[in-house]
Amino acid sequence: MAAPHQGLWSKSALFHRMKPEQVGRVGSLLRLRRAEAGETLFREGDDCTGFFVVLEGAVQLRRSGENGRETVLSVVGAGQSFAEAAVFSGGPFPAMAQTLEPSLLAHFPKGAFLRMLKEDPDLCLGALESLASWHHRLTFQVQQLSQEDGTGRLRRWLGDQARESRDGIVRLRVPKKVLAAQLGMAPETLSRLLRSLRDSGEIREEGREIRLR
Amino acid sequence: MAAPHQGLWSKSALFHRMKPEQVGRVGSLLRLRRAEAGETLFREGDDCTGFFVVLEGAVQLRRSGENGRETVLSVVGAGQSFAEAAVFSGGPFPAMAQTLEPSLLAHFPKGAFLRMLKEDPDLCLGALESLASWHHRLTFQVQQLSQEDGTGRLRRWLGDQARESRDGIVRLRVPKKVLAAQLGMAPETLSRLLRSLRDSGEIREEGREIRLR
DNA sequence: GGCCCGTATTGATTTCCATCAAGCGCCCGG
DNA sequence: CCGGGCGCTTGATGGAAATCAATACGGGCC
Repeated sequence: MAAPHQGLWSKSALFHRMKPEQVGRVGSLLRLRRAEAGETLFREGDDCTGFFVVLEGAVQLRRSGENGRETVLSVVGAGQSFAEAAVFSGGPFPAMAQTLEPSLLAHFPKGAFLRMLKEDPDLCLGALESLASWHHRLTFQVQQLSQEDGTGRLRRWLGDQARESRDGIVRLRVPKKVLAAQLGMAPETLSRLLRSLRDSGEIREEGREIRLR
Repeated sequence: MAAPHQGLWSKSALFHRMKPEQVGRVGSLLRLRRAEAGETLFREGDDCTGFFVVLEGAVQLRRSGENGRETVLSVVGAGQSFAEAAVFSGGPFPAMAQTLEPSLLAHFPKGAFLRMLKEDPDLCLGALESLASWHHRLTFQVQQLSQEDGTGRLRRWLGDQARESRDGIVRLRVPKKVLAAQLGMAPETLSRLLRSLRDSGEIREEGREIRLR
């Protein structure tokens, strides 16, 4: 089978250490899936069918508590994988995944992937690295939620984004309500915090772009 | 080499799938370490020397922000492992570890363990499972912190503990200030929340034991 | 263009929680 | 036996953010 978009998924943490020949074998497992904005890939509690790598677009991982409120655990973009943990834990998906934009995804089916994993220690190490990186992000998020206030979390998020975009301009890829959920606050609060940063001159908003100094 | 306490560490998520012969080989890597209460095993930023399994006692994993405040990421007890993620990520320890009680630990040195990992797919799968379980716990914690208030978090913690102890009685193994930090609140708040649960008859405190209904 | 619906903002109010401050019980060491 | 430190509790206060409610904005669609 041809391996379209291989350049993209093969650079994700899971695969980036692998030799071309191994990449080829893994690539034969993958199935491409195109999804429009707002499409649900799987729900909390669904049987785990495998994991995904985002090739284009963005996906939102959400979990809802019994009170009905929802938390955005993460927004994953191009080159990142998600739901690996569900594959290795053996349980069902622990959260729901929904596209935020029209997206292109690589889906690696669970059974075949696990079988290949047993044969290929490099692949294993890649998977471990990928999970370890999730671990990093999550512990960081826990720390932030419990010891930084809303302004602090927003500031840090802006800083991180700006550093990634490399030109000091943050482009909002998601509705603000989603960002609010991701930062663990109500949408109204986000609105107010942005306003106060604007008033103090820390940022400058232009449509869906935020310029900071 | 003899393998003291093998019964204990070999049941942790990392190793529980392994065959006796494999357990034996891994066991030859391990070094036992005894620590008294309050001893620091490693600090945030230290070079990662390997990971640990708690055989007896309890260990607290903390991280401090630049503001000096500290978050307790987790309290790990007998049979649980910690710092695996640091081993696989290749970076330094991302948090500090300190014993809460006199403890006995099994330490698996990083280099040797990684080498063995490459040879042994089962061990790999165990490691993946272990990380996936951390992933679970952490996402759960994130969700809780962002959508449940203090009372909710305390109630859930009590419920979880009671379910584990199997007799509806929760025995506090750590100072209340540590528990507070773990739940992401000030010690004073924990005190007040416990009081209000006591007043409403939900719980009954007797020294370091809490009985709930 | 005008309508409509979902998103975003702003305001008023309330709730929750951190903080500051003081007092209490307890254990350990002198 | 007494003093001091530490852990825990309680009170008072301020501030941050959730909630409720109303309105403004904006983009798609007819």
